[in-house]
Amino acid sequence: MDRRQKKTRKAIFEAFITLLSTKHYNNITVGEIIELADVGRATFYAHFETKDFLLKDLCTELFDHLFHAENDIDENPSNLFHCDTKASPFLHLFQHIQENDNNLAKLLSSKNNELFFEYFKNGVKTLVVKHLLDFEEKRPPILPEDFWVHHITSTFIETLRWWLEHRMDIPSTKINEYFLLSV
Amino acid sequence: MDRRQKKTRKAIFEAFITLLSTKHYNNITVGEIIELADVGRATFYAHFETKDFLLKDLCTELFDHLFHAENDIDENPSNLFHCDTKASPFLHLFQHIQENDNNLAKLLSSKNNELFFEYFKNGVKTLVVKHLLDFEEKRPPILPEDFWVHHITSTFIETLRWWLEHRMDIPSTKINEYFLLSV
DNA sequence: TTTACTATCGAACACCTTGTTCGCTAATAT
DNA sequence: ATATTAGCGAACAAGGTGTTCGATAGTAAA
Repeated sequence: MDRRQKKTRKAIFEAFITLLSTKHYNNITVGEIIELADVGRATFYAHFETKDFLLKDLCTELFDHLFHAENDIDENPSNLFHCDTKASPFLHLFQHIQENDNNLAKLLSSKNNELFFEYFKNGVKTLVVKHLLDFEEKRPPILPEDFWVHHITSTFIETLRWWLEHRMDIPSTKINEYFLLSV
Repeated sequence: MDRRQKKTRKAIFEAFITLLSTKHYNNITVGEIIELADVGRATFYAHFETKDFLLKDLCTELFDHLFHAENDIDENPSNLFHCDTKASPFLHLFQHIQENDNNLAKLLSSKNNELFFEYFKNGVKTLVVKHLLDFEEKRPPILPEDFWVHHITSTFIETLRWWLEHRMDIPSTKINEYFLLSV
């Protein structure tokens, strides 16, 4: 990829993230983005069809990175995280977010958090399905499997939301414990 | 209130609800609303400052009605619902929604459901706080109270969301059971 | 270094949406 | 019957969107 393209793309993403952390998505204009990113209007539209596509591309970049890291760990059985506890991938997610990789914590705490939680949820659900057996002992027999998956996924998401609302001021190990106790 | 005002207000709400059930909120224009409601542009703005205020007013109307009905029941100890089971107010909510009062089920199932869930959540949370003791026996002692409230509230919301996604094709008594088992 | 390519610039453009204004008409309350 | 008030509809300025185009300058490959 052309060095110019990479620079432009990065500048736009960064400007967008900066704006997202202070303003609501709906009130951000393309004009503001290109001014902060310092790129021409035509250049913006050469990279992204619309503001919505910019958001989508940003989410893809953020979450693909996050969940691919997760999968790499899973596929390597010698990894510490994998062997320590059954539910470790969730702890791992909490840790990643706390480290604020790619401004994830910032974005998930912003006024626009719903935008990102929506995308985030899909990745979490996949993870839940993969580790479903770890929760089997807790499952009331009446509950249908897809209800159960939905419940675990949203319990994780909502635990994370609570944690972020409280500025992550308890350790990731503890919030992971809360999560496991809640399910 | 002037009969003309009531008519206009109703026409706008109805047009808005119709549009909301097929299009995304962001893509609905004031032009479309007034065309469908068959009122003048100036009239629209005489009633609502902006489209956002229209949404807010609609939510207030919908949920105030719903949760006031809930409170009336609670304050009347001779009421069936109140006496049958401890967690009955939640069953009552499921029932109200299933009956599609005020198009609630329609709106909560639409592409715009996040908009309404946001408002809805506040009412549910109040209800949870009021009936917190009913869940006390299930609460792991480690969990802080506000975490616990948040957990019960979101479990209800997510149970409802699952139910709506499945077109409410199981009885309200059963979904209420699922909810109580999940917490 | 030279050459061919292509990303960016920036200004101009048509189009759409928003929210306001104003004079006129018609419904309403008392 | 009369004063009041809501609605109409056309026109308007302001501001955002997405496109176009010729000129400029950075880049990759020979």
